[in-house]
Amino acid sequence: MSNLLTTSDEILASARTLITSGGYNGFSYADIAGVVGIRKASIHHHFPSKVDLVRTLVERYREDAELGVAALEQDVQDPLELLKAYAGHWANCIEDASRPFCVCALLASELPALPPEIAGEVKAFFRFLSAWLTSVMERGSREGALNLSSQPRVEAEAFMASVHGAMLSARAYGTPEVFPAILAPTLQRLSPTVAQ
Amino acid sequence: MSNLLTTSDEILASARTLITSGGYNGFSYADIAGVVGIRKASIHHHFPSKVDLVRTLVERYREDAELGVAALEQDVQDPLELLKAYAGHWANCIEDASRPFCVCALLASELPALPPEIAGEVKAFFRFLSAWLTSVMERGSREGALNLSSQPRVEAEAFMASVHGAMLSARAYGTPEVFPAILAPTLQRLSPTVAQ
DNA sequence: GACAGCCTCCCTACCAGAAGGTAGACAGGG
DNA sequence: CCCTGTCTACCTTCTGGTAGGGAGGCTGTC
Repeated sequence: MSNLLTTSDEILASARTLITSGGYNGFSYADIAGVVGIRKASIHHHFPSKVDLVRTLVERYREDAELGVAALEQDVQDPLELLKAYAGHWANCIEDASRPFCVCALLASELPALPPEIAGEVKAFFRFLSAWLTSVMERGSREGALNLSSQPRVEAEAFMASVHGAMLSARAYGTPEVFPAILAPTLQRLSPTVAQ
Repeated sequence: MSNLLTTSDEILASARTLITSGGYNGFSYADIAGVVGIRKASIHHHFPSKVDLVRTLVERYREDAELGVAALEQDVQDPLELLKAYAGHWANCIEDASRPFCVCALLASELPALPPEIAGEVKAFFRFLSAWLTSVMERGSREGALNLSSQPRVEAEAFMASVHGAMLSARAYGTPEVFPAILAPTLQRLSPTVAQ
C-alpha cells in the first residue's frame, strides 16, 4: 500500500485535528488509533510518549508556519497585503472548518498545565509570529505602506491578539463570519489610503 | 468551624482556579479534593457530576459578571472609562496572578469537546459580554464619548477579541505587562479627545 | 542464489494508576 | 427521626505506557 502519507504523518495530522478541538488533555492515544486505523501500542513506536508526540507536532507546526511565511513573502511584497493574507488564511480555515483554530493559540490557553517541553515550543511559536508581524509592521511604517499609531512591536502584538481573539469568538458563537468582521476594521485602520 | 465560605463555594473556587490553568479536562475531582481538604466522594454530594459542577461554575461566573457590570455602571458613566475599567480589571487580575485568565475564554477555546450543557453556558457568557460592550459602544457613539470607526456591534466584538487575545499573549509570554500594552492603543484610538 | 541477521512496523496482551462515579455507614444538628 | 455532610470502600472505564512476538523488507556474506 503505497501511502501518500507515512503513518507518523497520519498520526500527527489526526493529533492536530484532535488537539485543535479539545486541547492537550482532550485527546488520547486511543482516539488517534481509532482515526488512523492502527493499534494504540503502534503509536508508541513512532512517538514513545504523548509529550514526544505533541512536542513534535508543535515543532513541525512552527516550521510549517516559517516556510509558509517565507513563501508568502516571495509572492507578496506589500505589508498590508501580507497582513490581509495572514488574516485571510485563518478566515478560510475557519470558514471551511478544515482547521478552525490555531494549535498554538489553544495550547497557550492551557499553558500553565502543559509539560514544560511543550510549553517551550508554544512560546517559541508566539515569539516567531510576533517577530514576523513586527518586521512587517516596521517595513510598512518605513515605506509608508501602513498607517501605524503605535510602535511596530505594539501594533504587531495587537494585531496578533485580534486574530486570536477573533478566532475564539468565531468558535464561541459558532459563526465563521465573525472572524473577518472583526479583522476588517483593524485592517482598514492600518491601510494608508484612509490615513487622516 | 464557622467558615466564611461554604464547602460548595470552596469547591467552586478551587475548580475555577484549576480550570483557569488547564481547562475542562485539565483537572479532576481528586485535584479539588486535595485543595479543599475533603474526600473525592464528598464533592459528589454537592455536585453529582463534573458537568454539574462546571455548569454551575460558569453559570455563577456569568451572574457575577452581570452583577459586576451593573455595579460598575452605577459608579462610572463615561463609556470610555467603562471600557478602561473592564480592561483594567483584567490587567489587575493578570498582574497579581490572582485570576490570570477568563474562565469562559478558556472554555470557549475547547468548545467543540465540551459537554453541550457547558458549551451552552459559555456561549451565553459571550453573548452577555458582547451585548454589554455593544451597549457601551452605542451610547459612546451617540454621546460622542467614543470615537468609533465601525458599527458599535463590530467595535464591541473587536474590543472583546483584543482583550481575549491580549490575555492569551500575556499567558504565552509569561509577561503580564503585555496585556495593558496591547490594550492601550485600542483605548487610545477609541478616545474622542484624539479624534481626527 | 541462498540464507542469516537485522531493522522497521505493527500486533496482542498486559499493567498500574487515575478518571468519574456509587453504596452505604456514621456523626451531628434541627 | 430525618436531613445534611462527610467518610471509607469499592466499581468501571479510560489513561499513558510496556513486553514481547511476528511479518516483511533490506543487506551482507558464503
